[in-house]
Amino acid sequence: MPKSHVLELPKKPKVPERPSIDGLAEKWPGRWDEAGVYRFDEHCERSDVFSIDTPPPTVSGSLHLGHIFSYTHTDTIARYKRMSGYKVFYPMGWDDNGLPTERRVQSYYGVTCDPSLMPDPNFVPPSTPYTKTKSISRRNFIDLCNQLASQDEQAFERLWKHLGLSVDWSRTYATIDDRARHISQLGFLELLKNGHVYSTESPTLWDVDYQTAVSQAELEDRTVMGAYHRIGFTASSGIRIEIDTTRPELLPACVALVAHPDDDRYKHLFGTFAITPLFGVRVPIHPHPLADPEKGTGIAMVCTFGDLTDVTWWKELSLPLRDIMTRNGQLADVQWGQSGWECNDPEAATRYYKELAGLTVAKARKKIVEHLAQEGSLLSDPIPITHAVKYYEKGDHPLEIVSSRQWYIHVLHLKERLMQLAHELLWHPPHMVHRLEAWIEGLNSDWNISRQRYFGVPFPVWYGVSDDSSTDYSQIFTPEHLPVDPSYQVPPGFEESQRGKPGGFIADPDVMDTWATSSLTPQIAGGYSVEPELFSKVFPMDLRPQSHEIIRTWLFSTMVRSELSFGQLPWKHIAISGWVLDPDRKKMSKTKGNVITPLPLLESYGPDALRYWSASGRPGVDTAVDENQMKVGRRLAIKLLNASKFVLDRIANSLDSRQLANLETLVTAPMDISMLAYLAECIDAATKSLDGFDYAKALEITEGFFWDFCDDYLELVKIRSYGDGHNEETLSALSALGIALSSILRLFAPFLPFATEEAWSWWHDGSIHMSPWPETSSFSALCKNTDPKLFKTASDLLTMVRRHKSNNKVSMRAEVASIHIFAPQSLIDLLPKVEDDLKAAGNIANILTDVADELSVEVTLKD
RNA sequence: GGGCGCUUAGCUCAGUUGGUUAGAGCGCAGCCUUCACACGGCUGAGGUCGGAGGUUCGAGUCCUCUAGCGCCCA
Repeated sequence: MPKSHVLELPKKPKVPERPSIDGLAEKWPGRWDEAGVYRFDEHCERSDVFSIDTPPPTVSGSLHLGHIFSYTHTDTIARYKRMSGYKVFYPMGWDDNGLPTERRVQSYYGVTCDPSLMPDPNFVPPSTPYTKTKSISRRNFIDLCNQLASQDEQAFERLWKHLGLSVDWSRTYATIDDRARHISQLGFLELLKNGHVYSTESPTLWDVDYQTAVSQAELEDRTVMGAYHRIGFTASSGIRIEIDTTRPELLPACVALVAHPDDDRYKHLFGTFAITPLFGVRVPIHPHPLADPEKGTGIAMVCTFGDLTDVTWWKELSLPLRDIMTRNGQLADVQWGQSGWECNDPEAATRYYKELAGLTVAKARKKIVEHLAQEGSLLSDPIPITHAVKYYEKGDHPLEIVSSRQWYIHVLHLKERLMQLAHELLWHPPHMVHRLEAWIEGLNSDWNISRQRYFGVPFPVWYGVSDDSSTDYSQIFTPEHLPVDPSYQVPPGFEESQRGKPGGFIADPDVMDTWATSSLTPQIAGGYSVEPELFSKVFPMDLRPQSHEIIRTWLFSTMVRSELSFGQLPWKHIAISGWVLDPDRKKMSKTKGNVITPLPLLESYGPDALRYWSASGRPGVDTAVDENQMKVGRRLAIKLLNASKFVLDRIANSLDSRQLANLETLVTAPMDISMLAYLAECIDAATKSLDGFDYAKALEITEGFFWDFCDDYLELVKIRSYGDGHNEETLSALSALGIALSSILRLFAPFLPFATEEAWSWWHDGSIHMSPWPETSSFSALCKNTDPKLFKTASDLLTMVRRHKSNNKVSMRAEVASIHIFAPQSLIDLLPKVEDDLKAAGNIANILTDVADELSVEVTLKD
């Protein structure tokens, strides 16, 4: 535990005539900045640090309420830890690297990137988008990405500051900036050096629109319409073999047939051959356990490649490759009869195929079905089915599988270790670990980190060029200085003139998967390799907050990188936030048009109100937008100012600075002590909740106390507090009020940073956010000999009197001639200690008592 | 199909290791313009805890089955 702050002594309160929460959002952020309230001070021990690895938001998307929600959760914890004495390391990053920014630049300016163009040094982006898409060089394109991202980042920063996030803005980073590229490239080179990455030419999931490889983590299954086409093959014995396929257009890429090893229908065919229709290719028939006897006719054609099962069959059965899919999703031109494209009748095959080459998948399918029907090999009308098809999560067309050279990080052999690490992490809430378990269990491929895009971190490598001008991937050159862009820079010992020439070099044309960079946020934020001193203070991070849908991507990939680089977890705690749902509890999405933007809500309710709503969403629980809750939050913030005003006005009138510095010694009345005992309970409970990252419960506890404090305690001691500073009873009340207010403001500070800072400033010079978290030791001694039931009893009695007045439709100030209390002896014994306050609060002249089993009160109003 | 979570007042949610008449806020109704607060306050009426069965002296709280919703993964 770090050493706590010292509580600043209060000064003589100065309270505005009419406190208001309006304007606080404009007033405080600048002052916090100037005073450096949230600045991380690295001159300390590691044990004094609480470091937070916040996943940087994607800035090209629009701001939405989900940002407010989840980042507020983190902020409450950061503020609590700061007040507890920790040096809080809480930087913010922007995830501008990658495809979303590219897409935004393309539509914002009407440009597209053509890496074959030379950079135009005089290029100026248009003020309105080009009506006809303009091709620009990679360098110019990247410049635009950087410019636009930077604009978006400023908008985000304004929103965060408006919301009052206690981020150290001096440490902001972006996943595409020099530092991130440096660390990302260094990370790759270290993996290369240690044998954790490999590059290979292999079948890869490919998005034909974005023209890039896609990794397992970016996949999603979509249920779509398809159709089984029954096609007749001819076995070597001459009999017909019927197969069902949803991808008839891949028939020219058919390289085998497979059936389940135990399938009696096909057992006799294993080891023999079949001839494909139209193209006359002789393909082997193999047994394989992945062939599903229940699916279609039970025998499947293997094509290179229709889906991932094809890839498995191709690898395990050592089948040849017939690659017909181009990277833009059209059927490639092939030479029937040539090596690799052997067939019975090249002329016929060529005739059929000629009409398919250059067509998209959908058109080719239609065309080949026509051919099959004409030729008599289509054995029935297509049978419509719905089935799951793999899509890139951002894509519009089913993924194809093409063969290409890609870099992979070895992860499959890490499964067991990762599972162990998953359980070492402290999850809040704990059940979220299952998401990660399921993902690790289901891992079926190494992590492909190559992306055929532009706005990303380039692979920091060049390859040798052989004498025949082909690329020699076994010859890898690495840079001396980082970051590097190998497309514009040359490897050590080479000159630009040698680029692409035999004996020279050629750059890896790809950029890394964005996850390959964003999986390094602890290293980037903490300054791995560039600020070693800082890194040693903050890594591994104490807390990783994030939402549940990125457990399999962000959380997972960050764990992998930390394990590969440091052999340990990147964080200690993981706190999961739920989603924000629309008021009808539906997931918000742009397509549904139910996205709620935060700015108008921030304007009308104020940041404290939005934070209040956010903080009442429990950890990990999806929460519906609820403007009522925001109104409640706004009311709470106002109430806080008003209650503060009451207490501080009284104190300002009656206490001198010496008394103000020694409030604890002035509390003598049993009622006041009882209230403080109740406060102590709440402080302990709220502290315990926050230690378990349950900000929502801490808020609820604090709020409960505050309402009891206002409704009952304040009313009970109000009259007594009007006395002067020479009266012991008055001093006791004022002191207890002061102690309670100081605690209440600090308990609320993580949730309502604006209202609490405002009220705090009326009687303190320093920021409440640098003041110590309330602890009970200063007044626990006082509370030792009190009956905690005292305050509760007085509250209950006061409620009963109010009820009577309410039922009789008279004012709460209406005079009461007498009340007659029937109660157990134990309760009656307490009465003398609360009698005077009760009389004053209820405007009661006389109190009579009698012993009874059950508590009841007879109230007699004065006529 | 597998996994996880949820199902408690009209609405949004709390209910700790099973223990006395099930809690809060909002909404609603009634009342009160009291010198912190009308961007207010007080008071009150509303649930038997998705359904069925079981364990137990006792279950919203544990077990089994079941229905519905949501998410994740196939």
